[in-house]
Formats: sequence, structure tokens, C-alpha cells
Amino acid sequence: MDASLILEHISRHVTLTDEEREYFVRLLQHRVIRKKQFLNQEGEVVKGPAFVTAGLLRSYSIDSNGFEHVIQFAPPGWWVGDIGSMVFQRPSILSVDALEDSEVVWMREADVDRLFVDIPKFERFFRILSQNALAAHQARLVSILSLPAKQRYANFCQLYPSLIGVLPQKQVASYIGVTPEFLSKMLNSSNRSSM
Amino acid sequence: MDASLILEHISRHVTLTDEEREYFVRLLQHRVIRKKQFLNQEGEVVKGPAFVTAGLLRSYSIDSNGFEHVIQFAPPGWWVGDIGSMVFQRPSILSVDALEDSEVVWMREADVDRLFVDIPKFERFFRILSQNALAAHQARLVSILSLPAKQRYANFCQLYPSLIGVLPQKQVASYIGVTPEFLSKMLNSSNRSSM
DNA sequence: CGCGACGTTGATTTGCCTCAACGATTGTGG
DNA sequence: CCACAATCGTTGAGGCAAATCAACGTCGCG
Repeated sequence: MDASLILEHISRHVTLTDEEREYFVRLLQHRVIRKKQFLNQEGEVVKGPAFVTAGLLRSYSIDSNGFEHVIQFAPPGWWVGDIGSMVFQRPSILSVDALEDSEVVWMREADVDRLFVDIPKFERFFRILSQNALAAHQARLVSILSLPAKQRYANFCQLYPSLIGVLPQKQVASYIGVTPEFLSKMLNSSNRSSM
Repeated sequence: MDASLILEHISRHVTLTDEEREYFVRLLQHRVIRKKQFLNQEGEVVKGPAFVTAGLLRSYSIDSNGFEHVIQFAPPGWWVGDIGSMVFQRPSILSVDALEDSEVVWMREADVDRLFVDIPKFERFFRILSQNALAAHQARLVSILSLPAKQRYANFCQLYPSLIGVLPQKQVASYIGVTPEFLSKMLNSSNRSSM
């Protein structure tokens, strides 16, 4: 298991000693998730925070008509999962699965609780992490409520520049909240200039 | 200034000593905001976290056509403001104003930073607060992406039961993401049963 | 009283969806 | 290595949910 990515991630916000690093790394669980397999399914209770180290995951909800709505894409370096389920230990309203063969590291909730007490720096780290995520979710809300599909697509391109060629258009459409057919038409009608 | 509401709010998650309480209360700023006046305007940098002690506020964005989109209502006991602006000290994308004569308590960012160092319990409190808010925002995202207007209205009623008679329908419409006209029609057409 | 904000209702328009068909690509098993 | 199914992107015809525009009655308030 390779913990370097998550350690680098953490060190952007707090500075750890070698012992603290060691203590922390020993708590990390590792998991491989093959394409189309689940990290978590709707209805399950999330076991703890998960951090992507390789591949590509997505979290999404399923509406009463069976349609999927992507909440978040998670390339390496991103955290992923249903926060509500994790925080309140209630059944998840989101599913998380892999769009490519992937790997995550994660921690048991009980270990996280102990970690916060033993090394308060991690409490700080997760506070900062949560605030940043909150800011991102707030911005997404504004985007969905205030902008037409075309600009939501532009926002998507800005947020996930590395995923633009990689991701099936279908997934992008689900993320910005339109049908695949509509996204296709949208992209091909604003392109009436090249040949 | 009355700090009892915010102290009660905090004590739900962490336990403070008398000295800590005192230290904390001395950092609190107080502000009265009359109806239609601003706590913050789009473009300003948020000075620090704000907690509503009386009245009713709302945060909202303004789109390119000049239309308002309500992100959150904030009755007493709620925190309010543009988190992105607060965390990153960048210009706000939201405005916050008062729907009724209101009062808030708030803290300067610099004081908050010192508070986290001096009394780590507050770092914990704000971590928990941020995680809860994150869970709420995530649920709202799911609601907007996955549900038709009717169910979004039902969700609103569940989240803000105390505001149902109080709030102008116009504001509710803006919150659930439809026009006032449409909300009016929606409510009056599902009521074809009473006389 | 008169003005402005709000809720309602109707006629019309539109952004996006639905359904259906088709070619291109991928992947999978025989 | 080829045949077949599955998945994906594209395009078109038609439909619907919600927006737009406009008019009107009500109410609270200066």
C-alpha cells in the first residue's frame, strides 16, 4: 500500500512528526475496487472516510425512476463518500462505484475518533478539509440553481480539467444534470465553426 | 447582547469550563440587521462566521439575468454566510440580507484562529459543525438533482417547518428553484379537494 | 388614500426530455 | 480471430414541465 499521496495531501495543511506519521499510517486500510464494483451501496452505512489513491470513482444517487445522478467524481487525491452516512451512521443515500480499476485508503470511524483525541492536528486537518468541501458544495449549489446547462458544463470543465477526454459523456451529462442526448446536441451545435 | 443561544448550541457538541465560556464570549461581536439590510453583499470578503440569534436571514446568489436564488434560510440558531469567502478570504459569491429585523453574533477570523489554538475544543466544535453542514448540503444537492419540484417543496417543508406560514411564497419558490408563478399553480392544483 | 409588494391566473413559448433508430466502438466468448 | 452483444454517441420527431409575459385583485403601509 502506498500512503505517500495521502501524506502529501495532509502535509499541505498540518505538519506531522515522524511518529505521528507512523501512527497514522498504521490505521490506514487499503482496498482495491475493480471497474463497475462498489465501494459503498445505497442503504449501507459508511464505515469511514475514504481517500482515492488510484483510478477513478464516482458517487451518485438513484431517483424514483431509476436514473442516476452523479454527485461527485473522485480521481486520485480526492475524498469520496456519503458524508451524512458517515457522520450520523445512518444508511447511505448515495452509491459509490469505480469507473476504472481503482484503489482507496480508508479508516474505521472508531480509529478516526481515537486519532482526533491522540493527535489533535488531525482534528484540525479534518476541520479544514470539511470547510473546503463545504465551500465546493456551496459553489455547486449556486451553479445548479443559477446557471443554464451550457455554463454548468463550462464549470465542470474548470473543476475537472483532467477528466475531460477520459470520462464517458454520459457521466458528464449526469453530473451537470441533463440527459446524454441533450448534452450531445448542446456540444455539437455550439461547434458549428470547425469542419 | 445575549450569548445564551450560541452557548447552548456549542454545548450540544463540546463541554466548556466557565473560563472557556468567558474567554469565548468576549470574542463575540454583535450586530443588528434591520429588514432588507445586508449582513454581507456579493463581492465583499466575509469577515468571519456569523450565528443568528434573532429574526430571519437568507443567503442567495444573483444570476446573470438579475434573478435571485436562495441558498439558505437562517432562523435563530443557524449559521449563515458564504463559506468559500470566509475560508479563502476571497470575494463572496453570495449576498446575505434580513427578511425580518434580526440580530447576529459573529467573530473575526483572526480571533477564530487564535481560539482554535487556545481552546482546541472549538476546533472540534467547528469540525463537527462543518461536517453536519456538509451532510446537509449534500442532501440538498441530491434533492435538486433527483427530485421534481413537488418533492423539493415537501423537503423544504420538512427542513424549515417553522417558516411555512411566515415566509413569502416568492422566497420559497426561489429556494426550491422554480418561479413564484409556478409554485402558486403547483400548490393550487394539488389542492383540488377542499372547498 | 395611493403606492408597491405579493399572489393568482391565463396564453404562449422554450429548454430540456422521451422515445426511437442508427453507426461506431468495445469487449467477450466460442 | 471472428461473431455477437453491450455500451456509447449521434440525430430526429414529438412532448411536457416549467418559464415568460401580461393582466388583475388584494393587502399592508407610508
